[in-house]
Parts: sequence; structure tokens; C-alpha cells
Amino acid sequence: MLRQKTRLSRSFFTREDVLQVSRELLGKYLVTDFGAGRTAGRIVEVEAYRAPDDKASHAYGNRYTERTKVMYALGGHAYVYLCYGIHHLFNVVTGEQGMAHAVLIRALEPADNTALMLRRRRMNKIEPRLTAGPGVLSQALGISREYTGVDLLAPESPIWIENREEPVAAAEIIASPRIGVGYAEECAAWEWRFHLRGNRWVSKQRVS
DNA sequence: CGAATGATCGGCT
DNA sequence: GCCGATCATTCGA
Repeated sequence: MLRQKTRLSRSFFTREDVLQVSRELLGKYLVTDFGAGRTAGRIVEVEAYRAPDDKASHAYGNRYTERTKVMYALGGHAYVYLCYGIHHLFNVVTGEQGMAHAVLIRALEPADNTALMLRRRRMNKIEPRLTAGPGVLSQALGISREYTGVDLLAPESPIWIENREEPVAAAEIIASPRIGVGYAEECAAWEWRFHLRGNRWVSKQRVS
């Protein structure tokens, strides 16, 4: 039976509950096509960032700067920023316009055109290092800061998210505290990181 | 304008 | 496991 590939709709992203949207992004496919070839990976790990009350969010307290302004866009836009001066981290903005929620995509299971992903990562062999981690998955898919603000629902968008009709059972989703947000005080304990149970492509938990 | 600080990664020990 | 890389962003002077 032919598996259907459908781009997620605007209404998927504009919902208010960013935790629910985060859970539902597991099992969907992040796809890029910049002309050099189409690459895609199955989303296996995400984190929710909820404005304005989440101290781990760049939009905490509705902070509005040149960098964060894209977070206030309509759900379905990309928010890409540079972390530690090296890594480009891909988030998808959720909620209605003016609501700065976002979901960070943290790990993918390689799916389409792994040859191009390997080339972008300067690797020879498919192993978790290819796409397990928010910085490395962006590199594998060719995503960089220049794509922040892109609308994933625009017809000619080089980045989008697909449903390939591979349902994920609620029992397969593990919730845990987000990675690297120790500065966020009481919000650091919130279990807003979601990943697929036992999946080999989930990023390794760093031991302090 | 200067300084501190990350939603990290990978090479080296 | 440790540690250095490397720079946009932010904030305060």
C-alpha cells in the first residue's frame, strides 16, 4: 500500500498547547530541499518552549528583540538561531500570531538521501552522530540561520514537515527535563523534552 | 562599547 | 569524561 505524504497543515501549528504539538511532532518527517537534493529525517526527540512564562524560552516575559521577533509569527514559521557560536538550532514556532511558543527539534532518524546528509556532515558511515542532536541534525539537513523566519507552509518553502502516516502510540513517548536549561530555575525541572522510547537516534543525555 | 553567556559538539586523554 | 572551540546576542556602562 502506498504511503501517503502530507505536509502538516497550518492548524496543526497554530494550536495553543505547545506541549501537545511537541508530542505530535514525534514520528513526523522534517524535510529540506535547497536544490542540491531533498533530505529528510523522522523526528524522534523534541523540546517545548512556552512563552511568556517559561524561563528557558528566549521569549520569556515576551522579550522582543531582533533575534526573537520571529517567535511571535504565526505557527508554522521556522526559528533558527546560533548556539555556542557554532551550532544552528532549528525550532518551529507554534500558536497564533503574537504567541511566542516554539518547539526545538533535537534528533532525527535519517530517512531520505542519507548520502547527502553524510556529505554535509563529512562522515562516511551512518551512525547516531549523523543526526542525534539539535546542532548536528541542522548540519545534516543543510539548515542554517539564514532560514530563520521561513514559512514551512509556503508553497515554495525549502523546509517543511510531513506526515507519512506512521502513528506513534502515547506509550512510546517518554517525557523528561529539557537539556541544558539549568539556568531556568524552577522551569528547568519541567518535563518538556519528549522522545521515542528506546530509539537509537535520540541524542545522548550528557552527564553534567 | 566591552564583557559575559549560552536550548552544543567532538576530539583527545 | 573533560575541555576548548567560537560568535551572535544581550545587557549594562
